[in-house]
Amino acid sequence: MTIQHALLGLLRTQPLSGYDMKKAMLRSPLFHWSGNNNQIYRARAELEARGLVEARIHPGDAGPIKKLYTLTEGGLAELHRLTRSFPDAPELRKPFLAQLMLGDALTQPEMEALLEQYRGEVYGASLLLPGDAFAPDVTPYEAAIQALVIDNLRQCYQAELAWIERVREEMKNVYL
Amino acid sequence: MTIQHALLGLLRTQPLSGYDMKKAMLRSPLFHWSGNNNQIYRARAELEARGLVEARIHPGDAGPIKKLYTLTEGGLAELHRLTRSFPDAPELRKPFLAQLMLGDALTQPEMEALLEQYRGEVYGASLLLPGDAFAPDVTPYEAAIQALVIDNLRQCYQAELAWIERVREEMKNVYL
DNA sequence: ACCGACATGTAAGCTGTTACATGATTCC
DNA sequence: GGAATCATGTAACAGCTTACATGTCGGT
Repeated sequence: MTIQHALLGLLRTQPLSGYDMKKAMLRSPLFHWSGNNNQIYRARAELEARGLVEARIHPGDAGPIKKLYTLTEGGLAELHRLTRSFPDAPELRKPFLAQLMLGDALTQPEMEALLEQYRGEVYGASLLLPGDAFAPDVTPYEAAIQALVIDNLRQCYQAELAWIERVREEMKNVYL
Repeated sequence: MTIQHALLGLLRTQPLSGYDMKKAMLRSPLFHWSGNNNQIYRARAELEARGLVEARIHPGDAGPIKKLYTLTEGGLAELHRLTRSFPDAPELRKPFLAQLMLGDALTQPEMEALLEQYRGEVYGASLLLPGDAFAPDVTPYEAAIQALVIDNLRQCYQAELAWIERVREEMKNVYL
């Protein structure tokens, strides 16, 4: 899954401008890319050079000059191929685990404070997930996939919050 | 959590050579860094420049020339500070979710094949986790932390495998 | 008139990866 | 003698981030 793959995927359902792609990257928890201009514009340029996307300029419309990109035949074929390509393993980056594991021993109040801060971080992240029916006019297939994907992420955050409670409980025994 | 933070943490309990650090990075699921030389040697050099670690060369011993690094007073203080610093939110990179969500519609056999491949990837990753008591001579505090951290990761993989089964079930209804 | 959102792009620098280069020791 | 592991380092490149630079449009 490269950023180019992600951009092709975004263009599958509707044409987008570079700015739209940037917003989608920033909003969606599905993408780990920062959504900064440089990266998106370079990836977009390369897709264009490979003939996978095409720009249609809309100068006549009200609003600033805007380039709307659409998939070409080649782009659709490439997306088809990528959709069926070998799936990447999930990558779980949990720096807090390393922080606990590699650090020196915390006192009970210090541990309490850290856990509470972490709970806040995780809870905050969970709130950024889109609610259930976030796209109305989709096929049953797409609706099912969307529900399952959101569910996957929601469960991850739920499990993390439950783990924090478990740490609180377990550490009580350690601190006497 | 930077790579420098991680290296300080690794040196808390025992002195290590650069090669040891590299192996630790490669083995442990706690670190998302690749463990390549360039990165570790640069980070190590900077820690040395900041006076947080010290090298003691062991040329007399049998074996190739080896630099063993230890934490200085400053290094210990920095680790103490980092251990209590604001925890980073977990970062969940699950490219497979994007692959499903952004791709075109899969037939049932295609979906089956992808899920089976993904299950293999996830299961493989789960096998790399260390078993329970992987460090014998530790304090009750350290033992508790280690158990909780491993448990966190194990649960993540377990939940992912359960989710895959759920996708299989749910998609049955979609495919009729 | 100003501010925030929309919109496109570039420059500089930092981080990370792959590959290269060298050499010692241990085991077969 | 050859291969695997231990051990340290460098070079070239790819990827990512922060900041800069420019301009439009709509609302207050």
